[in-house]
Amino acid sequence: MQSMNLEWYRIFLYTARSGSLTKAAQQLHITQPSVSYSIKQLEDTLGAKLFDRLSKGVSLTREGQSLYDYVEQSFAILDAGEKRLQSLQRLTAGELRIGASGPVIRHMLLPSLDRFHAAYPDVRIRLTQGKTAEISGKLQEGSLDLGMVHLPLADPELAVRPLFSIQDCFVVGEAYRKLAQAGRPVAAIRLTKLPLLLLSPGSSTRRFVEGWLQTQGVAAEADIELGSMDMLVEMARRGYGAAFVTRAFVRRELAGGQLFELPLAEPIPPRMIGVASRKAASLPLAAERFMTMLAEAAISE
Amino acid sequence: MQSMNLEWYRIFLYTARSGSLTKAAQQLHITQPSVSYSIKQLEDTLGAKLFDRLSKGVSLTREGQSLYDYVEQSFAILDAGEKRLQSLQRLTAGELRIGASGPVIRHMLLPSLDRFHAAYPDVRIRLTQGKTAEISGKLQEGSLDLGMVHLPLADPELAVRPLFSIQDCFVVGEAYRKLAQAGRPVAAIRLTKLPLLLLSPGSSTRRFVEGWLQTQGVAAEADIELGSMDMLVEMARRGYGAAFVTRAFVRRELAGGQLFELPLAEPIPPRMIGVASRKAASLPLAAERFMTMLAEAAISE
DNA sequence: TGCATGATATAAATCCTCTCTATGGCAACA
DNA sequence: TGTTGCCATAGAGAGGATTTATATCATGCA
Repeated sequence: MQSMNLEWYRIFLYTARSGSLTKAAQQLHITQPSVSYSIKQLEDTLGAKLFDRLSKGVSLTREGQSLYDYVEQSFAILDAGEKRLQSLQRLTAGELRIGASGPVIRHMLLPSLDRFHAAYPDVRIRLTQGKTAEISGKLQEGSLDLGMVHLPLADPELAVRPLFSIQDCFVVGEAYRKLAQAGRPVAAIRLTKLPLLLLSPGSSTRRFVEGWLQTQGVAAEADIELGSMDMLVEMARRGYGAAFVTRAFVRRELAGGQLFELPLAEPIPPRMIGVASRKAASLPLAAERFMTMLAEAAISE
Repeated sequence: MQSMNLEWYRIFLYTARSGSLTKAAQQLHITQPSVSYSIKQLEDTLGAKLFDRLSKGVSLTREGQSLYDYVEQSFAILDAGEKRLQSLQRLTAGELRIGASGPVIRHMLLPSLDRFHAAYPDVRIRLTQGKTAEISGKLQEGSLDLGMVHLPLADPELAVRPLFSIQDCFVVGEAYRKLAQAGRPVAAIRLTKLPLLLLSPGSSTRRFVEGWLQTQGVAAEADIELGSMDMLVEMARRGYGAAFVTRAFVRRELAGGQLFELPLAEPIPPRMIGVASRKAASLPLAAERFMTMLAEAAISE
């Protein structure tokens, strides 16, 4: 008599509550002798008499009462744990920790995030803004579930799924309108004659444009460096030069005639935005579900 | 997949702690496939993936982590409960609730209680003084484990075990010395010529002496009524009359010549003191043990 | 008393679940 | 590419829990 079977405690609990082996058996959907047997096992294992057998049911001994207080608490906590788990499963609890860069948040994340939040309002959303490098760092250390990053991302610890294709371009304001609407494509070398408005060094967009210019045999030199695309656009509009931005980001301004895209002799290759997560850990259900939503949004685009 | 086996949680706990099925298996003295099987059962039953299987062991998923916090607490409480129970079993915890009347406490309870307390200093002793009627009431309502009472006790709910035999007597002080030492036994009728010092009405000793006097054809009439035997003895010593007391209670005074026992024509029948407990509930271990000690003391007397 | 009732205990057979052994698969590492 | 260290799977087997049937005991009632 030494190996413990925790099921005995459940039977003990039901028996103590109902004060009857027979009733406990009914509630547990087993037979009365089975309950009798289990209680006996438990008593023998613990070396203590837990119930007094009366003519009309059973009642806890003092020792049994002492044990009962603990067992009841213990099971209450276990039940709470299972409830909590079910909540997480049904997405009526939990959190979604996601990171992305500013422009990506506004143009690619928000639409899906709105849908997700509407569908699962009880899931807490933690949104972090940052550059691709920062995002991937937080993914690795496990403080983010998902991150939207610029591809390619060479990190063996992260799994990446491509989602959206984005197209970059150079835009200018009224001041350089003629250049944009001359009808002739602008060669890369001629771009350098213009003041260039670029994102600050360190961003993957900056690295991308520098790389592209280099393949065109041109050394990039930024005249104005800004941290956010919003600001770039604003400066371009005011005629400070040509800003390198995502086309989708300035769609309204292009349509409204406040900005003009420079036609290029050599097209800028499209870039991909993807969603990354840590390979090692499986995704929390909330993140899993959100990724599905993102993928749906990407397809329908 | 629906019936729950709580053993799975234990295995879950060990696995989560060690981060390895293999290590958990070693600690639990079972094989690795057995752990693998149990975890799978638990996951299927809960409908949630609890561990990520890595190349180097396993690690909790977010859901698993959430569950773990609860399971750990739950088991800690259960362990505490088992520890507490073992303490009660070893009498390194618990309490002994006992009741008796004043004289009984001093002369019959204390010697055994001293031994008990020396043997089990961690058992809290709750001692209640009261008349037999009060004691038996508290026994029935369950607020006492044991009660030392005067026999016979006619209560179907209480189990009684006779222990000590006591002998009552009438004692007088110096003032009535001649009566005590005249060599002639004193008849009951002559007792009433003396001032009688009796315990207050309501005590079983008072009932007993009244009953005895009545069998002798004498109407008892107390000249002095006091609540405690100590006081009776004191008054008798000062010559106020004849006090009805337990002989063992005045052994020292009789030996020292401060009190004198009246020889009676008709002997007072001995009374029995017993220990009573509720029939329905079994005794707590502490009470059980103490009763053994009481019985030993009674035999060796 | 004697009988019916309602509770737990016991016995023996059965069934099922868990455990084991053996083996496969997979990733990391040298 | 072989080796090592993990976990998963398959199949067989054992042992314990469950069931059915029955005993036992206390209680209440005629």
